[in-house]
Amino acid sequence: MINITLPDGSVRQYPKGTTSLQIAQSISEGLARNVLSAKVNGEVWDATRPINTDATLQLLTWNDAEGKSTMWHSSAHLMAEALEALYPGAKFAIGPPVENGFYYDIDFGDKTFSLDDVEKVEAKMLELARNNSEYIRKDVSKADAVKYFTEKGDPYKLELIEGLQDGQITFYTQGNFTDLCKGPHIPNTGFIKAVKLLNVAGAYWRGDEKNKMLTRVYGITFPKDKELKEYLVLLEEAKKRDHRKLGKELELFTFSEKVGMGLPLWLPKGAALREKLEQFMRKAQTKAGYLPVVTPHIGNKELYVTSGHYEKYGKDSFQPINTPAEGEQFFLKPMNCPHHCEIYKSSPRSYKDLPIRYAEFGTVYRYEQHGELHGLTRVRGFTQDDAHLFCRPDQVKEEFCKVIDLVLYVFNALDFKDYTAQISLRDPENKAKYIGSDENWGLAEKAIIESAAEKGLKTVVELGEAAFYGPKLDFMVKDALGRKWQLGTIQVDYNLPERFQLEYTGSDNQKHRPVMIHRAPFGSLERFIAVLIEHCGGNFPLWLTPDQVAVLPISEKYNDYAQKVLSLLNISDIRGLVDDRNEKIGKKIRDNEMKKIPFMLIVGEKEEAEGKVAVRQHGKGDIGVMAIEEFAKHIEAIIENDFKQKLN
RNA sequence: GCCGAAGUAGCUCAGCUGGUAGAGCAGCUGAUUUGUAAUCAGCUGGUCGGGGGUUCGAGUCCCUUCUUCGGCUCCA
Repeated sequence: MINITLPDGSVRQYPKGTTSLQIAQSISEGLARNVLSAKVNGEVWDATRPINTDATLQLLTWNDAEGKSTMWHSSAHLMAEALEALYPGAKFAIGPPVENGFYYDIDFGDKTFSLDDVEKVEAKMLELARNNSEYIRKDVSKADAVKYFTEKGDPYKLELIEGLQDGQITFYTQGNFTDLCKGPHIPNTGFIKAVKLLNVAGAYWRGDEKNKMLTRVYGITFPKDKELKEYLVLLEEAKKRDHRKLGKELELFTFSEKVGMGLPLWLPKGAALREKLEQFMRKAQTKAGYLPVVTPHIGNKELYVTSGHYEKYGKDSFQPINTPAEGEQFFLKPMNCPHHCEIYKSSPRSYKDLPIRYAEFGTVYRYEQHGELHGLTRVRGFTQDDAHLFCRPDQVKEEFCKVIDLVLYVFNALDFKDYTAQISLRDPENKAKYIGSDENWGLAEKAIIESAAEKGLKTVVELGEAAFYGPKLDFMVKDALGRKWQLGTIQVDYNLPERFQLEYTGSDNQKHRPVMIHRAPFGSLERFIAVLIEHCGGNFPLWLTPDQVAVLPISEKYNDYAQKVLSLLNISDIRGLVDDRNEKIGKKIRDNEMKKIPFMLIVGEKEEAEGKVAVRQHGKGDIGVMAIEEFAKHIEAIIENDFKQKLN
């Protein structure tokens, strides 16, 4: 007998070789019907795999992330089975579960596979699923594994097997499909009741662009048709929050082929929003001791040779601008730091001056690959809320922690709760990609890890994600469709001060090298606003929104009064517009409601006579009549309260 | 840059197997002077992304190019 410890701490005894599924059955039939896999001693196993030792057991269902993951992994196999049946000769690479569903990378040979083809694959998958085929696990020797896939003619699987150790290779078979796989899988295909193949894309084999491009088919499955429908509705909702769509609808920004791809044009309302964010940041930075500086949009080639950017990105950036007479070369600035280094150098510095914090909303230009451009999140010209802190080595940690505070202040103010703090370190396998000494990298990485720990941030570590001159602490946020974007970033840099020969005179009257911290809480205004739009679905916080109120006269007779109302509100720093179109009030309400303007003030005969406004709140409707001043106070109170709540 | 898809009026979209463009909204003009999510009528507006080709004839078929979308690679 073996002892099985369940999550509630209870211990049950079963014969050796009992499966998780049988244990589930011994608890309840209903539970057994829903078990997808099980966590045995912390490892996710097939529910049908015999347990031979004492173990802790957690049964996994659709309600567990790992249960879903098992289901989706099995779904990838099912899709492969369907594809193999429909496209004989297709070769399979890898097919893992992902956050929302699964994919399989497939080599279709000469055939092209597009989204038009997915319907019949979905149908085939459902047909195969109804067979309730069991997923059967089998240990295979390396030689047998190689033999199987050699006969099948699948070079990708053979390459994968090469990297595996004999004795650790397993196959899974369901129906007519056998795959190299370590599992685990759901008991049988019958759990898969609803299938949707979402998109088809290219993906390089093993993620290397030198390799062949395979066809990646993304899909998702559900145990109930209803859940699929709900998911599709959710996707539709997310698409409505897409910043590219809302940016157009709310007249925030646009692009023009003539100006150039990836170069956003800010419309008045978008520019107003941007300006508010800039003001907010300027205020916060002034309080934190930053000094504003301004630098030009181009810089001499020598500047970037010194900084190392030329060597690293020279060929892959916008090509130089040549002067007509002197033959000098200038680059569009890809970063502000070299310019700021030169500002630091403009005057001798004493240890008493440090830290010096130079801040600039600096617009930079980077040549991004054509296929990578994406709305406002990936552009070729953007403005960073950049700053560079020059400090003594003993000040690094304190300054870094203060910057973390600032980033969190900004995120809180804008209700960005769902972020990941990512410590981006260099790839230890590929140090040639980076500049600077091991010693300096060590110091910088240590400073980041310690500061993040000191601030109690929950962090994930990503190797190979560092900047070429130093490690980073990045704040990652997801967009409406779940794509991750880097917003805020803080970087410790020992290298640029060396390259630029930055110095300060210490209390010992000797020259010392300062340490630089690069930081941008928003990251880029463009990307930040993109994510902000998607987070609030275009319903911006009252303090930020381009138009806070729309004054709607009942008829043209009250246009003058409406103007007067707006002027009075303007005095209290409330911004908005008068909708004096010759339309009925219902139409005006509808239109302004769709423009997501937070407050509508309806004014007619009664209001004019009493000097009041009838207030209608976006999404809520009529909230009553107020005096103009009362309404102004109401708005101010909301804004103040909002900040108080979020920033304590 | 790579794989796949798409590009028709300012916006959202229709246009079957090739027969010389259509709707709603927006805009303009007029009527109406309106009380909480679309007042009515009329009008304007498109070298169907650009270029080339096949054809008597191309929005529709072919080639090429640009841009956009979904991914991959990259991302200071």
